[in-house]
Amino acid sequence: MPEDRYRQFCPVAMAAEVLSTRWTIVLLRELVAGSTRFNDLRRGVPRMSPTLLAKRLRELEAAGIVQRTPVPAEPAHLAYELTEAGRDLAPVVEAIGMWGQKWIETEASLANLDPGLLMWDMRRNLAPSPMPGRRTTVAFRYTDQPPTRSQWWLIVDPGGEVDLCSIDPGFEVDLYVETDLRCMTEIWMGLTTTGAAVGDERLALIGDRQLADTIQQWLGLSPFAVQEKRASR
Amino acid sequence: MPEDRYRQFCPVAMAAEVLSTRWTIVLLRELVAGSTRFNDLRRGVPRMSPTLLAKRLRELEAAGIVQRTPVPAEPAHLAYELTEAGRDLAPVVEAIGMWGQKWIETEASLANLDPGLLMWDMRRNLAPSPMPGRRTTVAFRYTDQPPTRSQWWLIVDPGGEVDLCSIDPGFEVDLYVETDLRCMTEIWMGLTTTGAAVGDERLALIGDRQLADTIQQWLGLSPFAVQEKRASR
DNA sequence: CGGGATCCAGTTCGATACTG
DNA sequence: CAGTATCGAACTGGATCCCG
Repeated sequence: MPEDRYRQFCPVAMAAEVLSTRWTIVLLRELVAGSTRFNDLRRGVPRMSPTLLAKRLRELEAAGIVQRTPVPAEPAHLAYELTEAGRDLAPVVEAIGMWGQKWIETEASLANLDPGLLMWDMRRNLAPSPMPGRRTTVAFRYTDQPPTRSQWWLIVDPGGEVDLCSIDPGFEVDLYVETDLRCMTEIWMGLTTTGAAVGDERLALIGDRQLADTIQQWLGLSPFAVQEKRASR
Repeated sequence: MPEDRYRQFCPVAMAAEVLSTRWTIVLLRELVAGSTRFNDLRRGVPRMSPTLLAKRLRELEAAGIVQRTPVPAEPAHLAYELTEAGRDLAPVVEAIGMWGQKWIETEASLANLDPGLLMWDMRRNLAPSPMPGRRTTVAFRYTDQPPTRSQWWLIVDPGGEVDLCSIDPGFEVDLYVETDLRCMTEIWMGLTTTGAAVGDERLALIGDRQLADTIQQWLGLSPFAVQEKRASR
């Protein structure tokens, strides 16, 4: 730990010593969003090396932001949970995200498309009311992606839990969503809507009519989609 | 410039690429507080090398957060001003500072005392109503500091402008403030008050009675002093 | 004094491989 | 699943110098 890099008593500087190391803010976003397991966190920060992730988690623990607790069901496995101080960082993460949504140029963001990350994010907010008594399966196909990254399944069980698969779970599919990755990402970020995308024939919905017609309701968007963009396109 | 270190379309990650490099948040605090000149910025981030400051300013300019404009009075000199996007970062800096004030342990902050930085911060918010028709001079003496860092003068001219000197300007002093650096810093951060410090004989006020009696009014505090501390002492 | 540029040494990070 | 180990590349800080 660098300890006192800034050596300023100012609260901004003291906080920044913990928060503004590489990856820390992105990791916090994942923790604030609710991930607690090491490998769940990795899915949210796939380009961060596991070494650095482990190191950052230790630093956040030392700073009183994260506590590691044993998982009740599976001993010898750990969960990383935010402390009260950690949960109090939600306004910081939100302020940064809102600024980013408002001022980062669209093209710069869309240069970083990633289907795994998009699906992992969508999994969190997605909530189609499941068919009575059984699960609902929505299959996504990204027409512009290589085979291993093009097909994804989101499975909502009757209890409302959402699972993400990148290999066919074999369940009957209630709705197929076909589009390109950029279009789906634009929808998720609130830059366009499913209706507009269907109208432009960039998005096709095949299957259960009820599900298709209500998609804009049950397909959760990014928490920052509500912030209007100001940056130039 | 590292360009895309995170490669995530998420607005938090895109914003963090600009904001969470070393020194950037602390520098932004100084810009948000109003400093615009290179050497004024240096006084707010004295431990940052001029090389790195120049580099960060170029990066912030490229990110659309800062614009460099010629100083009207002195051509060939530059001012670094926040753009609209830059001013919009004020809530981010404020959220970080509020979190720091609430959760950083007092002793950790007070391990980073710095009289120059404290005086530079105090200069911004200080506003004793000047004596009619002439300037007001307040002299600070830190009894625990080495000679070159122990004496400071704040001079408020009739127009309300505040100047900071570390060498005797030779003006008649209206009020002497004598204390140790830790005590003055605690007052500035809202951890104690001038009244309590005078009562404990940690702070002495010598000179104009009116100025001494109203010090808690005209001595501005840190913008984060309003946030109650929760961290353990 | 304002506004940097250069050079060098020390850290930190990223990529990849590997383990209990 | 939950991490370590390793090594080169990139970043950072400090000192020094420069120029108008």
